[in-house]
Amino acid sequence: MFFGTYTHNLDDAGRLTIPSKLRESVAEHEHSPRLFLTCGAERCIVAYTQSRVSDIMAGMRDGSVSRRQAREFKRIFGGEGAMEAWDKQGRIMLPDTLKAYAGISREITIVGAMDCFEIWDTAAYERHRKAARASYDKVAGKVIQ
Amino acid sequence: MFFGTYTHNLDDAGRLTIPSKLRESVAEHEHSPRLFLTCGAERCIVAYTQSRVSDIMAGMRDGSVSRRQAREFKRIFGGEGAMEAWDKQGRIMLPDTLKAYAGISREITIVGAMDCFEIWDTAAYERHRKAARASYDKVAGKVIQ
DNA sequence: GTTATTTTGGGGAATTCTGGCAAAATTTGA
DNA sequence: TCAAATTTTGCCAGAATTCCCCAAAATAAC
Repeated sequence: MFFGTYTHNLDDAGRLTIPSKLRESVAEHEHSPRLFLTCGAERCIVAYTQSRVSDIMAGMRDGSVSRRQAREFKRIFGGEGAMEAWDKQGRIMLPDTLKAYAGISREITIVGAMDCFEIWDTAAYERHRKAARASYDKVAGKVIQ
Repeated sequence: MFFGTYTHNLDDAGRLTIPSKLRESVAEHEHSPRLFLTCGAERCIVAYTQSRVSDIMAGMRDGSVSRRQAREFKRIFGGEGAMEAWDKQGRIMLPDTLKAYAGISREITIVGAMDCFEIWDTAAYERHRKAARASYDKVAGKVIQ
């Protein structure tokens, strides 16, 4: 599980240090720790563990989407995505396409969201968060009895 | 189950000693005792056990909230949150974002609230309690036959 | 084949985090 | 009421993290 919000900077080569706590969370459950990065729903980059990706692929076969839809999904999910291992200093390269999609330049906010974590441009996340925070209590009321 | 009200102070590194009775309550049911801290409804920090968090996550899949709402919920719940184990002296770190949200500086009031406990700024809790006490009897009349 | 340019790896400083000792305070029991 | 046990807290030192910078290696361009 992934928790917490972290602000980091890209170095001048465009690398991002993954927060050590998130690396630990991945390493806890994965034999050879890797991250799958792809495009997220609200203009951010999502990072999944390998096993989460397997689950997503398996879940697609439950009949909720057509074969055609599944093919299209896999093209974007896989095509825009990248499976990356971090180096000895805990850094990964963010693919340029994903950086452009998420509007990332240098200042990054990393958000733990339970089953995945998200990589945002800091300014974009602050705007988003302000709006999302307003409706949080209402949703929380439904989810937490 | 969590009961009682306790007043503690943060140390200069921002750590809080969890009252020993509450630690016992967690340890009673959890194999490796940890607390999940996140933002509560009335400007306080809530602490849940791991198993309570699992239940909340599972409950989210019952269709009462949309996928979009679920994502936004996980961003705030997880992103503002932290899963912490206490150290040998029974202390945990309170994330800065949560301290700011709850208006916490140094003096803390910890309130056992059955399925969770809450961490308040002492002054804020005293104000809140005074107001909430007034409506207690009315609600209690409905709840307790 | 040589020169630019990009990619990869790592050293080391500043800062933050973590762990533990021991004093103070509180609770418990006699 | 007093002593013993437990809990809380202030303080300090060692460890870890991140980030900036530079060097080596690989790749591309001329």
